[in-house]
Amino acid sequence: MKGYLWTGGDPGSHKPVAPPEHGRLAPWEAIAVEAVGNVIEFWGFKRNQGRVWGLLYLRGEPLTAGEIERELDLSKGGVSMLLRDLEHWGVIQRVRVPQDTVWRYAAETDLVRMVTHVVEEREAAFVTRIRADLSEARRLAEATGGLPPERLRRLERMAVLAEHVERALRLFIKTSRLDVGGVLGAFRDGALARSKGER
Amino acid sequence: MKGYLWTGGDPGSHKPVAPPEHGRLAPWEAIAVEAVGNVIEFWGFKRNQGRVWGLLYLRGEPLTAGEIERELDLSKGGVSMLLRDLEHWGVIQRVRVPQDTVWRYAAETDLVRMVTHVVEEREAAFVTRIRADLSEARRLAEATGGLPPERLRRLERMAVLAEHVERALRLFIKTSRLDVGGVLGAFRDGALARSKGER
DNA sequence: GGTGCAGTTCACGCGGTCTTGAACTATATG
DNA sequence: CATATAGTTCAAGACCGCGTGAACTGCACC
Repeated sequence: MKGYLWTGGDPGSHKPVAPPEHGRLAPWEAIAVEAVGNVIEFWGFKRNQGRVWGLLYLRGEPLTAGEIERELDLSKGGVSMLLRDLEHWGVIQRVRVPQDTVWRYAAETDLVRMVTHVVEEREAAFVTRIRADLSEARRLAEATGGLPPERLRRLERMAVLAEHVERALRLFIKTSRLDVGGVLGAFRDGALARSKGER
Repeated sequence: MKGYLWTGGDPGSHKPVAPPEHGRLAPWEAIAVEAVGNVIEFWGFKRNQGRVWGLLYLRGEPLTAGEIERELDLSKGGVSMLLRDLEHWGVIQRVRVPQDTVWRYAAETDLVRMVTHVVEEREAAFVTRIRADLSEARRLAEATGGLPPERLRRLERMAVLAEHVERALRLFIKTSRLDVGGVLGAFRDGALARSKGER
């Protein structure tokens, strides 16, 4: 997460900002792919994870690692790792086309799963940890004698605060999943399912 | 935002992980301060911004830049910049104690404001931009002749997706502000108000 | 077995961010 | 005015994550 804040703003610019030279991507594809990359980076992932997913999603039919490599101008190794991550999160699928020997990758329709999933991960790995830390601090503080009671109260408030932020976060995850999930549900049918079976 | 994800996990560890040598911070303070630092970093800010805010909040009474510098073991320049940021976001307040010449800084109670505020910023600076990009892509795509209609449909879905994530985000901001804000409302009264006036 | 290609792993280097520390400004004090 | 202390700014450097590219594995086909 970078300088998205107020710092050094120049909000009016937004040039179409020609995306870096893409292999043979159509301009509109390039823009869209880049947009996904930005969103994804914004959410705390690697931008290239987003770009790969975006490409796969736009194309509909499964691509090989080599194709991705060419289209997005990435290195072999890089693509391999990115695909591993995405597959691990369940946002792409590795498919073997019948008479063919290479692996192909297809986008799962719910990018949302990616976001929610990892937001959940982060939460699990983190919020609980924070809680532990705060209660530890509280334990220590209580053990220490002669502290002004207001200071303890401040600590407690802090813990309460943390819990409420956590609650809000959970809520967010839940709503975003339902909301967006519902919309996608209406979509997931056509081209993707077909393209998987064809060829 | 870093490696909070699954990668290289070792979820069971969580050693109390002695926070870096603090000036004269009580251990429990150190832990709490560090916790806030982590949360804040997690949300995409600088960890030290969180630590400073945490310290000020815990102490209740306004501190000078020098004290912060010592307690958190930061550089003069760094503290200056951190304080500027925090003040700019309205999460701390610069106060001048009557017979004294130096500035002191006190934590505003709503850390939430920090989060929501910047989440809003990010949204403004970003989501709108993404939307613009996607519709631009769509324009280009439509201008291009002879595209399979499903590919266009995918692009449209993408835009819809973006919009729904956006909606969920907005909702999140709103709820989190109400939720946590309400809780804080119940608190903002005692010690802080008092400590501001005293001395 | 050998050749070639798909795929994985990993040490290194680039690029970006954060912090430092020194130079500088501002403001009070003798 | 000289001196000291609070506060700001900024270039230089530390630091860290990411992607690269080369070495390696695995597998198919000859």
